[in-house]
Amino acid sequence: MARKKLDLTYIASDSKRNATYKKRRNGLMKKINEISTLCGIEACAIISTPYDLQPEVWPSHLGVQRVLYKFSRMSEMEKSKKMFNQENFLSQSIIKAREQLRKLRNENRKKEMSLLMFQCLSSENPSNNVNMTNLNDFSWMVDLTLKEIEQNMTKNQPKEEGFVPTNGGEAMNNGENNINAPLDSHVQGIMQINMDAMQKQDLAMNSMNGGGNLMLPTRDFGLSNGMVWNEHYLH
Amino acid sequence: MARKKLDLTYIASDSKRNATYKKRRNGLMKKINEISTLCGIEACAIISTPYDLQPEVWPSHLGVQRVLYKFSRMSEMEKSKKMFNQENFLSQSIIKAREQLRKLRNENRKKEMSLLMFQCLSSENPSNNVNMTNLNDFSWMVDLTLKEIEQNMTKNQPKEEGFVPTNGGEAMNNGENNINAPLDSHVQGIMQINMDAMQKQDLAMNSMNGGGNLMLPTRDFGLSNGMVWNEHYLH
DNA sequence: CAATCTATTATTAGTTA
DNA sequence: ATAACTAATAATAGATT
Repeated sequence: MARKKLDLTYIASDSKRNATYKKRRNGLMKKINEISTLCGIEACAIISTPYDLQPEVWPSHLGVQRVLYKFSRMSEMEKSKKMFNQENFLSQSIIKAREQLRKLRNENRKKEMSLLMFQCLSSENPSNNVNMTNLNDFSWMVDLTLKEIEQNMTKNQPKEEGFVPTNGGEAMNNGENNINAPLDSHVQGIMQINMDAMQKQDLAMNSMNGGGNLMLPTRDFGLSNGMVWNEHYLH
Repeated sequence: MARKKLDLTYIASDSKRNATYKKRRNGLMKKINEISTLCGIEACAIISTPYDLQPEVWPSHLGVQRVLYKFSRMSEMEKSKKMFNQENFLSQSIIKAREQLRKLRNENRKKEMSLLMFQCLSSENPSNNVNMTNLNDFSWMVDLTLKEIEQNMTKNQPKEEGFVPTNGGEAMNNGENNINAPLDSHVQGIMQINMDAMQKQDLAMNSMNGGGNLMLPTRDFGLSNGMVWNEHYLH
């Protein structure tokens, strides 16, 4: 956006492309922070370079996972909708697979979270917690777990919506299967907590360095490292 | 970025916040497109408003899933690395949980993919494939599966990497725990069937309109008609 | 509320150190 | 290659329609 009028094509030169990448990545991350604060929403970005399997994520790794959790719920929802509309076209085995998938995913998520908690708690050296960049992520996990426990204790008769699972309804009883339900208090609580926490943090950080372009310590994805799976990139 | 010097705080007014949100979202999406083209990388963004469970994603839903796939692999890798470094600090139960997690996640991914394939193939009405926005995404899945199948056929002695599980090696023996392990025959079967059909479709579609970046009829995430799911945003 | 239209700030390509 | 600088383009807040 300077000097020349920017031709929007792939930059052939390695060094130039790399420089542009870093500059623009910074700009992008800043923009994401800005839209989050200004509009009170959660946003994340993931950039994957061909030089490394590991994409660069923003905000923290866990911040992305938090947004991703919602994304995965969206996938579920759209799958359900589609599934419902096309019921006639789908074989029984697909329906079964879907239920299984949902069940597994649910278990998965729980296991991931408790594992992550374990890892964080069991690491003596703070530098091992490179991904724990944001304490809010941690509190989010804790909150979520607490809410789940609460929910579990107070909910005796979850109302049923949607289709009836064929595996005896086990998946339905935990309340995760009900996709079209209004925001349950569980999720609502999480969101509210996050918003408050994020705004606080934002405030704190803004006052720390004038609201500028602050960068967390992050690995550099430049030319120097990576090259794992796509070594023909540009060579 | 105009008139006033931009105070980076939450915009209280509903209408102003909404306007800002849309403008900046457009800017963000443009930036993401630009960095992708200029630097030859894949990038995605997810924005989730508190008003709806469903976040807004960019580029297509599946484009995000593709980037996410790498992200999930990153999680695997970092967890493994961390686990290895901290072995002394970790209890046996955590190690077991990790293995279980990996197993479930692996199954999960396979099921998700074949389910997605099924859904795509079984929908008669193209408008039901709202998420199939980009055929490139589709072919990516196909490529990925093909590679896995090839790998499975040529690899007879998968080398073992990482640590040895402590639960008697059961998880390792079924091949689920080894990230590089071949797919099991069950899933292979499903996938192979789907692949054939998909390749046919791919071919047909490519010949239909020049093999370029062809778009299926799709929901537009842009300003003019998007917002399908969050029309009550800010109201 | 949605589009247009500026004036102004923000971003950044190219350059230099 | 990393950082700072700067001129030039790009994004956009606020106003208008």
